[in-house]
Amino acid sequence: MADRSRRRVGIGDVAAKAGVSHATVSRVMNGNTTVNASIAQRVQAAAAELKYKPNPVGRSLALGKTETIGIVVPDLSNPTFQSILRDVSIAAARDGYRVLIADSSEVSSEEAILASEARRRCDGVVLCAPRMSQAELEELAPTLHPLVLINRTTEASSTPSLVVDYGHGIQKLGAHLVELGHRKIAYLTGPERSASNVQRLRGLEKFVQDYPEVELQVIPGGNTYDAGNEASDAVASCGATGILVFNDVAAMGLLHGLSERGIRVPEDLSITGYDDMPFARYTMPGLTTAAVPIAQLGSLAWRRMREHITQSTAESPTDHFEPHLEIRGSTAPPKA
Amino acid sequence: MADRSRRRVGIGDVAAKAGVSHATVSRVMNGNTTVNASIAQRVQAAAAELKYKPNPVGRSLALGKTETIGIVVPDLSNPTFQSILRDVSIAAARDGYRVLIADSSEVSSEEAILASEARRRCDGVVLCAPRMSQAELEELAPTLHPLVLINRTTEASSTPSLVVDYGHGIQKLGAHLVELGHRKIAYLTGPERSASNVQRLRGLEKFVQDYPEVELQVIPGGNTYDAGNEASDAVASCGATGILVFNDVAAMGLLHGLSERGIRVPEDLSITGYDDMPFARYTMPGLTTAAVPIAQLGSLAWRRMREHITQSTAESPTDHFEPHLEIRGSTAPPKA
DNA sequence: CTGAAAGCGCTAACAG
DNA sequence: CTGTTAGCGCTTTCAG
Repeated sequence: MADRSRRRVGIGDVAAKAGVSHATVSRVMNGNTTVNASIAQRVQAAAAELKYKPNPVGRSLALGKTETIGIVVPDLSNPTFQSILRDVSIAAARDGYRVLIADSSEVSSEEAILASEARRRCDGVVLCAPRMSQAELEELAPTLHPLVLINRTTEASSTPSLVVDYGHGIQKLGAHLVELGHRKIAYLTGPERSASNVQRLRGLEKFVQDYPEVELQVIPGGNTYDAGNEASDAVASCGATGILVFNDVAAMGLLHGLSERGIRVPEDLSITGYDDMPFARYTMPGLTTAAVPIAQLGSLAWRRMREHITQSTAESPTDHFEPHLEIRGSTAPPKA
Repeated sequence: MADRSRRRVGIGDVAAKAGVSHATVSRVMNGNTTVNASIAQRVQAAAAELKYKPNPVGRSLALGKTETIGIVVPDLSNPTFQSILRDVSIAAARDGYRVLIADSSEVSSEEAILASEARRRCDGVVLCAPRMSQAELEELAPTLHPLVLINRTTEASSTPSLVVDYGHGIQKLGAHLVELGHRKIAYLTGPERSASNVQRLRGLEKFVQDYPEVELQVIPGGNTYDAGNEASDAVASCGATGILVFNDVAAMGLLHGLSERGIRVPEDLSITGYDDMPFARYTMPGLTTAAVPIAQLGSLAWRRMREHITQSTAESPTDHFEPHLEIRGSTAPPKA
């Protein structure tokens, strides 16, 4: 029943056609040079004619490797993870590896399951900013090897980690405001329990130590446009001249809200964002922000993964990524 | 050498521990009810104790299926494809399937290779807006079965397709401007050779037939913020009162450029975008645009794929997706 | 240098 | 109901 074209050609078919054994075909397909040139050619010809390609599943079973890595992210609609996924994917592709994705939809209890599942069908897994507790992570990590962690670290030093230094980035933004002459500064927070919000707060503690002349206040906010927008009144009345906002999206909401209230940026108030999203440069005014070098992050994640796949003796450093300032129109000296 | 913990537990280990054969363990793991309850329990216990999970590669080889689908996209940094990827991925995950990604980096000659490669390790592939010629597509499609096409169709009707009706969307935007009272309208084009630009132009042909009173002109543009921005002068001096822009990003660039020239939107000029990107609602003013129902697209793509994986007799309809108007502040009646 | 045979880990007929 | 056996498609010793 039309199964003719459906049956896929296997190594046996080309072996038969070339009049050699399975083994020889296998050797030729793998570039084993110990095969007699004329035989090799005959095999190549047969393979080409039958359009034979080795079945990856059979290969994987025999070799014990799949040339595939898994990547589990908390939310594929988050631009940061999209970007990491993309960069890991193209870096891996350059080495002939494919990427299997798993989205935990921000439910932390799914992470371990997805990661383990992924690990069984892949040669390694990249765990992106897992939400699980440190204890769970410590327990899970060894079972996932080779594993590359992004934005988390483990005690057991066998796992390479790539972490973005969010705290340092916000210190730089604060310092930028100070240099412009600001002394009264406010931080509009992100989600309270968010790890990256906590890192920013830690960075700010350091910041006020470095600049004792600064008066810093903290205003509750969020990570959404609406959260920024709704904080407009609180921000407008807080007395600060420079506002560090959790991220670009919230900063845009704030920008919008301030503009509706007739407060001019940067003349009346300086605003900074965080992340340098694609549209941060296109707000009016353009948003001063801290850019995370995500492209490097993805390709380095793959590099670390490859090191651990190929040589299990590989080093397991923690790589730090330093956000850098992107100064645009939303910051200026305070009104005299 | 430390291989102790590395050796993964196989079906044999649990068979030994439970004092039964491989086959019985397999039956239990697959929920085969013909197994004696007490034996089944013994096996479950042994499996649990050893933390045994069936090896997916072995399973795949035996069953001839991988519970994985491939998706090949032209560019993973394009928000549209990110969104499709995400939605396909979560829909597939609900049925226990995983997604393997391949990014052709917009080089059309890679598409066939990546798709074929993906098809060999997966149970099916979703080909997203392939850039290859129609002839190539017609030749490739049958070899990829089960295949789901997005934004392309094939003659051979065995391939399910999902296409977004870009032409119809721009007709709706045009009609909206006409209803507001605009008669002189301009279309700021996208990339000249882009298929979706061509579809918009076709839609506009129909549009001017439907509204003979409209004077439509076409201005060369692009799909980037800068392209929109650079078209500001051409747009300002073209005499039209309503501008249909290729997409939201270019529309934002145009918005910015017009604002710098003191041209007010929508008082002096009405502007529409296309795509309804996340930030389209947050420009000042909010951008009237056409929204493509992408979430439905991704999950329907998976549904079609599943139908073809499970029953090869499945229907292969072409599903059409109709963009809908998202009316915001950037459009208004023209100046009297 | 090549072929025969064993096995990767699992499922599924087929007997018992 | 359970165990034995034969593969799935490939790689890789091991003889020859």
